[in-house]
Amino acid sequence: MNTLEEVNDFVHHGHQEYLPHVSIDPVIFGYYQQKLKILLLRWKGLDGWGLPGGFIKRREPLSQAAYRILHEKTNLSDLFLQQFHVFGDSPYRVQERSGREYKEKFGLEVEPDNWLLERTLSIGYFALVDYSKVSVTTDYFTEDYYWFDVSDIPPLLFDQNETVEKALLTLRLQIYHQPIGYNLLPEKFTIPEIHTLYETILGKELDQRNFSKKLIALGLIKKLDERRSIGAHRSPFLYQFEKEQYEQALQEGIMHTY
Amino acid sequence: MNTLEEVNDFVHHGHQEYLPHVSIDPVIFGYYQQKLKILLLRWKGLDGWGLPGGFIKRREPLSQAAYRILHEKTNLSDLFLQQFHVFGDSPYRVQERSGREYKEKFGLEVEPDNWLLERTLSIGYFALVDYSKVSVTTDYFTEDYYWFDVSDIPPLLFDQNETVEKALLTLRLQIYHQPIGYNLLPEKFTIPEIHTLYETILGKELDQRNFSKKLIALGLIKKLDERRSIGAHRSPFLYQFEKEQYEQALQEGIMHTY
DNA sequence: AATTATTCCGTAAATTTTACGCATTGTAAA
DNA sequence: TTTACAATGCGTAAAATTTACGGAATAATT
Repeated sequence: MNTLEEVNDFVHHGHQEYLPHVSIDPVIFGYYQQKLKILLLRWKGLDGWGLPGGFIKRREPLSQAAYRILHEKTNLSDLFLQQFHVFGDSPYRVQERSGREYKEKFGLEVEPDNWLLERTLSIGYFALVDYSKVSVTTDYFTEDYYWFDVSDIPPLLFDQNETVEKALLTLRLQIYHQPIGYNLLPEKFTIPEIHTLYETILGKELDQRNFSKKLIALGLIKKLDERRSIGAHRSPFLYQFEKEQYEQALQEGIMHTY
Repeated sequence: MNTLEEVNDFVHHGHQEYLPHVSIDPVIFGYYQQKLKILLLRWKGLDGWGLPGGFIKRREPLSQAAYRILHEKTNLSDLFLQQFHVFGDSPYRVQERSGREYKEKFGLEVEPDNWLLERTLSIGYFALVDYSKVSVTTDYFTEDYYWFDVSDIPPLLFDQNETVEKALLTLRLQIYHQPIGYNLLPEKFTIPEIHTLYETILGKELDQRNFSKKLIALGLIKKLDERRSIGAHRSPFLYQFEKEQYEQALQEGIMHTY
């Protein structure tokens, strides 16, 4: 959706292709320089940051819609994606951003009963992606994008701050029962790297010795015969996820602390 | 909705009052005679059992809609209610039950583009209720109701068997992190009662001595000075939930096994 | 060659979970 | 009335897991 013509078609006829009243709003987590980041888009004219959301096509399975939207924005196909909550306790959140803005910012005439101005429930997804592999695609509505540190999220459009908070909470709870990291780290990683990742996500210190002991005992990672040459000091060994064990743990869950 | 006139109005004008494309489908758990039960309704004419679902009013917060629907069906106001998943991977599930049936069973003419025949996402909720306090309200669409044992659920309409399975799975996972029982048991209960409840939900045996030790150690229940006179044998003491501790555990979660 | 920062192996203490033994109590059967 | 039985309820010991931490080894820097 890059030309004004396409946008105009979307605004006035989008409800024929997409299901109205429901949007998908993904919180995309990436990990970079030992910080947990979230991808946000700046909406043109709205003077605000928001999640890279989208709509469900009328004959498209829900989970497929979520993957499509993620793929459109990040050009990634290998990612962890999970639904976590439906937000719909503020029925008026979209109307408030009235049709006036469409006219002022885009010069578009929008009827008061336009589908985009109606009440919309928001299905929250969270995604874990390899930061280095993401190439963000922007469109007509999108002015800019930026990876924000989770500890430094700006005020977001509508009630999306709540969405981000709940996504983070869900991620932190989930890390106790499911392995996390496959989609946040490069294929080969060092113990200090995955250790810092977990500390970052959980926001607390974890004893490195016990942590690696645990991961190896669970059979989730295996040591390789290579080392990573970091700038100074001793080269740490590289590790890799045991794909099978990892998948199994994703399915069955694990019961433990780190 | 008890008269044909009301039903006719709902079918033809319901989309003015309710949000189309989204339904709320609650899985209502009750506990009776040491069995975990689910409340299902038999839909008139459709020859099938289904969840007691409903729609969201256009200006009604989502969570309020869920409470309203539960209240309408069970006449309960004190219950545990939680959203757990949105189902929408079978886009055609409603269309299949075409408008023909409305005509055959109810004598209603339904246009092919009627809102009730369009694709509908289903927001799954699960509720825990005190079986003995429920009085089921049926309406024009509802022929019968029955509390089914969870181990004996019949084939349900649409893909609601998946909904029930996921609800049960969620309940079983959740019981490890949150106290459960306040809404499933009477106010005062015995150790054997709550013990059997947990065994029933988890579907496995739990050492009674360690189980009660745990609950008391967590400060979740307190012993009363009364006993319950069961038919035979020694009268067991009654216990009660510590409301404050219980609420706190609901908020913060507990990390343990039983 | 000495210094320093970091990796990484191992062990001991503390805590938690699990497994049961058995006295107690109240009803039912003999 | 006595005996038998079934279920409650308390306590303790063994097993397993988690937590804490000492210190050797390594590799770049000075």
